[in-house]
Amino acid sequence: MKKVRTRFAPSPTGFMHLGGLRTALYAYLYAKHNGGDFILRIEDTDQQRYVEGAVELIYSSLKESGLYYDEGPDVGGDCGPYVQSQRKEIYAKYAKKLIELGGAYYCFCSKERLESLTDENGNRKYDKHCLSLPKEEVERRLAAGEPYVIRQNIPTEGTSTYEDMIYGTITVDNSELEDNILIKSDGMPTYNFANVIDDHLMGITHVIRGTEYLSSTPKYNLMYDAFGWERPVYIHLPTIMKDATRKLSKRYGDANFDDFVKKGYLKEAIINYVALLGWAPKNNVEKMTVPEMVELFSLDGISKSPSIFDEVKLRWLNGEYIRELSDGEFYALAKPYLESSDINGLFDLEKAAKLLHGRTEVLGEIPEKINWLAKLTAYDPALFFNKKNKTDENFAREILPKIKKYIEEVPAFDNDTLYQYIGGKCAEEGIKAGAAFWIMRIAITGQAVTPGGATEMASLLGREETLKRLDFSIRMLG
RNA sequence: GGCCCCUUGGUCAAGCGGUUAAGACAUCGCCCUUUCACGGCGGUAUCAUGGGUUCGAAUCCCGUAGGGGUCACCA
Repeated sequence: MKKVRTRFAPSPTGFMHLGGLRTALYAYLYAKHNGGDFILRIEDTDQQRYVEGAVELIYSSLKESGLYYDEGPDVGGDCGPYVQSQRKEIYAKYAKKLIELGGAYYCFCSKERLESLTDENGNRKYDKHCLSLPKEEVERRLAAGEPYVIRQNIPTEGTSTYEDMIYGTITVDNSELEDNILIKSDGMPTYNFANVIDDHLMGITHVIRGTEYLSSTPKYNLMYDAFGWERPVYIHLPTIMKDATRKLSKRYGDANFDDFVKKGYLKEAIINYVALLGWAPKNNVEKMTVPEMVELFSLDGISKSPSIFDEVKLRWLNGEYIRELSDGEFYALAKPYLESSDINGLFDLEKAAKLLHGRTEVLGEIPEKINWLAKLTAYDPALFFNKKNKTDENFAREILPKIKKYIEEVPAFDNDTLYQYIGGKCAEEGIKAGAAFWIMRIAITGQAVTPGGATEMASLLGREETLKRLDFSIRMLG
């Protein structure tokens, strides 16, 4: 049995899109599950679309996601170069060979002539005009340095069929296929040609890519056949959607790996969530590491229909990963966000992180979760009302001076001491502890929802600030 | 428009001719609780549609509708 080799072949046109990341993931998982190799190839034959820095971003995104490739531009390998722009001569050589085999031909048609072929629907199909050029004329025009392209010669009749591992048998009429350009006038190959040559030369056994290639694959097979090469196994993947009718794409907002990292999603959570879009493991477990996915991956868990990207579920999964962290790990990750919040310089950030740990789903939301804590301003006294603890504004007015006294007296200001001390005092005086804590929490925060209980908030604020806020609330209630 | 493909709750999805049609997110309710969250328990909600085939169809076939992809010197 031949060793499985898969590849991820992105164009360096910008950020790492989540759709691309998933394609890379599945290619990686398939290879590794079968003990094979995963290869990275950069498809940069369109210099117009090339974006500076995009290649480095591809390297880093892949590695940060845990997708380590066995061969690639920056890691080497026996089938290089792994960058298409460096393989120009190779394509030229095979293009010439394909012409000799009758699978391709030179074309000198002008842009104007091509445009004149457009039909009423705005579609156009090349009419094989240059296929019938006499050999001598071709030679002469080539020698004269006339610009040319090389086109694939596709039969006008019959059908082409292949088996896709996900979609089953795909059959297309050859008449639906166009004589696409294989080599552009600048000498660079198009995807249509380069992917076939490279996949063969690099020994790719399983081609894993998006469904946009489902119906053009027969064209590639025609080339494999013409060269006498073995066709690879095809695995086409459904699209990831933004909603029922729109594809998840740059046009519709941040669908890039980097954007989500910046928003405060953990890399593990992103890759985990993306894996679940279009694939379900046999055991139905949802939270998985990449090595666990390698173990569980199988093609029959891949669905045929597009799936909608749901950030709400990503949030949940991210929360799961965050809760799994130790307080120390969480603090390290949360620190930059805490430092950019309004409490920076006012309170102990590590203490704040501890409170936030179990209540944070996305790191980027940390500032908005605690900014209000920086300063206590007038709030609605109705917040003192709590049905269960039977508290209200009047009760607050009555009990707040007592709480203030406890705060002044308490021997230490850590959460445990505060909790024990105030709880004990309440018991002595016959006050329900829950009620006292509710009042105290509102009085020192002015918020209905806080990232911790009364004593937790107090210990974060410190004695001095707690007393100041208690005074503020007492004054406010009059 | 031609061609190719797809269609199970709001979303991700199990299912592979006989199931009370899993599970997860979301949502709702209850419990726990010094708030919120976490956690626990429970509820609502799905086979696009019309015909077949079959003793029996979410599962197989055909049509219809809806959706996606593709028709470049982009990949």
